[in-house]
Amino acid sequence: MLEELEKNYGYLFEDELLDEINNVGVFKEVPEGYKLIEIGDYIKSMPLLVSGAIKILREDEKGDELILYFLEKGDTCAMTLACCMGQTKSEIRAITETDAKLIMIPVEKMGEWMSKYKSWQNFILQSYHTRMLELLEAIDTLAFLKMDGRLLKHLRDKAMVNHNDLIQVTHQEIAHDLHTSRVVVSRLLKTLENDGKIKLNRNSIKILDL
DNA sequence: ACATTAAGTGATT
DNA sequence: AATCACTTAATGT
Repeated sequence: MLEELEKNYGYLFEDELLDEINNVGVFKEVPEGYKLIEIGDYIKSMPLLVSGAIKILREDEKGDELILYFLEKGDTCAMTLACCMGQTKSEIRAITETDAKLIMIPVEKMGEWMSKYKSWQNFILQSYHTRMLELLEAIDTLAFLKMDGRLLKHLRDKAMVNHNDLIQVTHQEIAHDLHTSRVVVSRLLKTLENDGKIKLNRNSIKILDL
């Protein structure tokens, strides 16, 4: 675990902190599609993402889902931060988008490290900030972009977190993530294909020009 | 060969 | 942009 730590966080944290994380953290490897956090959960440890990607979803009363944003390596979940300190329930659901490696840090260490390590404090504040920006972006996307724009952004994001411009997904799944119907997704994808921006296949989409 | 699932399409609201 | 109803195409058994 130490190697993984140093590779991904070595430049961020001082050696003593890396040591502590190594001692107290629990390494966890999870497959794609694994539900890390469910809405209403109390969070008992905060995850540091080492590799892979996680998608963060919001859900309404009727159980309809909507993607907020993706997390990548080096990120941590802002919701977790708030939950750990305030002992409140999670407002979001987190599902691994790809296979992922995580280091779980017990909640108690959060506050302790905040005052003890400057780099940790910076990391947490920095995380909060970038998460905030992502949220704003998500709001912009919802408020100002039509479905075609949202779809395009989603494809881009998805290609990015997977480090692959061949996205393995069905129209149905995209529709679910964006909270729309499959027919709409199919139609919009079709027009994108006609514009030469993507190539459609069964169960996958190839990004050509974004 | 048949059933199942994914994707395409016209019409309607 | 959503929904319906239907078609076509790909894939699994």
